[in-house]
Amino acid sequence: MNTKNAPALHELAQDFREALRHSVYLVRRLDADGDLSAAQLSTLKMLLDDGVRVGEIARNLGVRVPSATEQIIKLERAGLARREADPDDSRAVRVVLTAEGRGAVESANQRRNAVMAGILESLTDDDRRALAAALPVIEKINSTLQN
Amino acid sequence: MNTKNAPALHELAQDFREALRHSVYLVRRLDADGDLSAAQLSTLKMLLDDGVRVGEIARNLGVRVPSATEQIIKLERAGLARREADPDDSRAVRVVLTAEGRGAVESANQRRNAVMAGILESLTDDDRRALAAALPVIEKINSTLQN
DNA sequence: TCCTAACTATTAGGATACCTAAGTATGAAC
DNA sequence: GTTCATACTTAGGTATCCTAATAGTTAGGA
Repeated sequence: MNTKNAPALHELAQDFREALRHSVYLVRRLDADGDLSAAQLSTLKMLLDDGVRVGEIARNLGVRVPSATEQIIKLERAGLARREADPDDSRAVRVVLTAEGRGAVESANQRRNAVMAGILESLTDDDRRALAAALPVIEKINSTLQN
Repeated sequence: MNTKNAPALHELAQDFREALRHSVYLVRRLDADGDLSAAQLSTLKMLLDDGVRVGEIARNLGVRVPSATEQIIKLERAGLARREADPDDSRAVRVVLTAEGRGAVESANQRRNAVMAGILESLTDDDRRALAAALPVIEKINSTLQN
């Protein structure tokens, strides 16, 4: 892999920023599709680990607690999630998926993945390899921001 | 580079989608900083080529024309852009940057790049190479969506 | 020529998702 | 047991996007 010099930091930063900015359109395309908004799907996905606190959800999504509450209330009204008392701490609320919510995550994921797969179809094998190699790096970057 | 098999399309699609979804937080971090919102900076950047039509801006940003108009009006009120009659077509409007607008793009870019560089600082050389190799692929993907 | 259809942009009205600030209830520390 | 911190909700406001309706301009065919 060490066949090229590592790129200069400030250039890489600028190019990566551009790429992310341009990807806004791609993300919109993926989310335009379904019956579940991007924010709601993200929130639902947090619940795949059962019994998550509101504050935890907010922190993982990178939003403030009231925004998380708002989404959860919507999901609850849609019958996709349920709020339960935390047995250990009466201040806290544990949010769980309903069966319907689990199905909604599943199908929304599949639909979006299909759209993305259609978009990536035209990539060459080299392109795919290059993209796949970068994804763990991007996840590494993102994971450093989680606090 | 051909040392691994190319990843399966549907897995790559899913992983890339995850990576983009997780990057929302990173993008928010970059944009939280400045005095110029993400939407406004994106719109301003479109104007670096002088005399761009409203419809062209909208198309390039991947939004509808009224949304572009809205941003342009804000930028105009802030003294960063100016709308001018198109000499060739009286229906059309050409939007141009003011000197102040040009400065604003410059400084907003620099600030965001500095934040991003700080975040990327901890990457290894291999990480940087992998990321840099994927950026043209991502741009290729994005460019296929521009219509 | 003139009429119609297509195009360009704006205005109006509404939805979503985020924010801060303030309020309620519970827990923990002394 | 008072006080401070924590967990969540409620209230109010802002930014960005959308669709539908409107006004003005251009272009093409009868």
